[in-house]
Order: sequence, then structure tokens, then C-alpha cells
Amino acid sequence: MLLYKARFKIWLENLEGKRVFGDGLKELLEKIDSFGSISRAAEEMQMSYRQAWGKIREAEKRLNTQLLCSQVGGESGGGTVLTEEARILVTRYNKFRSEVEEAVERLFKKNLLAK
Amino acid sequence: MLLYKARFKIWLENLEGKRVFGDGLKELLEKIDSFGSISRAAEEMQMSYRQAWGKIREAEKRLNTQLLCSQVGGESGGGTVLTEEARILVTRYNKFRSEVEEAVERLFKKNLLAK
DNA sequence: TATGGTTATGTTTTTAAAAGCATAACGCTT
DNA sequence: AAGCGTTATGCTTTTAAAAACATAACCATA
Repeated sequence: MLLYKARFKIWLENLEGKRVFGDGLKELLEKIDSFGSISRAAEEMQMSYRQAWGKIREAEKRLNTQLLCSQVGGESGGGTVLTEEARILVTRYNKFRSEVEEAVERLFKKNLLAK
Repeated sequence: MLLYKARFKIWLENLEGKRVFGDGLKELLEKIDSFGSISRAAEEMQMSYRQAWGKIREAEKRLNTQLLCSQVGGESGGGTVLTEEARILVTRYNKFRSEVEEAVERLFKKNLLAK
């Protein structure tokens, strides 16, 4: 029996049990933060602007919190920055995620690798 | 910002990075074990026999390990029991899963609930 | 020898999710 | 005033996963 690795996926839910945040959105927000643009971030993640925008909007609704602050038109055509709340969420989620990763790895080795 | 709960999903992979085991298969095997029948177990899980059988076969291929021992025809029409390896896998996976659950809950509270 | 409950497997259909297409508006810059 | 790079949003199409359908074979029992 060839078990090689345990994998996991985590996400956050609101009171109604709906997904509000996960790895995809986290990466998207991080890229928006570094490029100052939704479209650049989406491109970088090989997803369409349409999809990126839709996911963010849905999350904002479900969190009942604004994550982005956008500007249309202007010198570079426009742009987007993260709200302070979005920044805090990303930071805390990153810590949460890495600690879960560590735990999963440890528990996999402990319980499932040949004894 | 209304964060209520962290959820997770775990699974095991083989060397090729293909899923070989997870919650669905675990439950299926447990039910086969208690009923002695794939079809009864599938019904119980509200899935078709076809699907249940297919998932198990695929897992056996990927694990390169026999999980079931079946008999066709006979007094009750036939039946299926788990191999010893399947039983060990289920037991260990259950422990692994419950410990991961505990860790996720703890880390969520630690990192994401309002400070 | 017909029946019931099972395993076993190929094929088709349905459904849900993802991707893609189309269009509009905004406001600098040239 | 035309163009460029954005944000913003509705609608359609494609794709992949799940479900459903269809058959065959096995063998104890009645």
C-alpha cells in the first residue's frame, strides 16, 4: 500500500454555512495588493477578470465587509487597493493556513506511515 | 466581518499525486463492513451501486492493494467483506482525521477569532 | 427451473461549475 | 476627440463530474 502524502483544503464559513474565504481568494487579494489592479492580478493567476471580480464580490456580500477600494479611469486607467480589513484577514489566514499545514503533515506521519 | 467556522477536507495521495483515500471511501468501507454488502452500503449512502463500485475499484488500482473480498451468488445472493489492509487503513485514517479536526478548530480560534 | 439478491461493467444522460464572450463607462494622456 | 487600461456586469458556451440506465452472470433456495 503506497501512501505518499496527506493533502488538505481549508476554508472559512459564515453563519449561514457559506464559504467566505479560502486559498484562491487569498492569493487573488495578495496579487491585487502587489499590482494595484484586479485585471493584472487575474491575468497572473490565469483566470479571467470576470471570474476574479465575481468571486470577490460574492465574498464581500457573504462577509458583509468591503475588501477592495477601486477607482475607475485615471492615469493608469484605474486601480484597486485592499481595505485594511482585507489586509488583516489575509495576514491571519496565512498564519492559520501554515499552522494547519504543519499539523496535517505531523499527524499524517504519526498515524499513517508504516509502523 | 462574520467568521463563524473553519472547515476542512483531507485526503491521501499516492506517489503519482492521485487521490487514493478520503472521507467518502472511508464511510463506504465502514458501511460495507457492517452490512456485508456493497449494494446495501451504497443505498445507505444514497449513491448508486455503480458509483460505489467504481470508486472502490479505482482506489484499489491506485493503492495497488485489494480492499474488498467479494462473493457472487449464494444464499443471500452474494456479499463482500473488507480485507485486513482495508480495516487497518480505515482505523488509522479515522484517528488521523479526528486529530486534524481538533487541530483545525484550535488553530482557527487562535488565529482568526477577534482578538 | 424460475426467482431473488448480489457482484460486475459499459454506455448514456443530466447537472453544476468554470470559462468565455460581449458591452458599457470612466478619466487621464496624447 | 481618440485611445488606452481600467472597473463593472449580463449572458452564453464549454467542460468535467455525477447520476442514471442497461445488461450479464452467479448460485443457493424454493
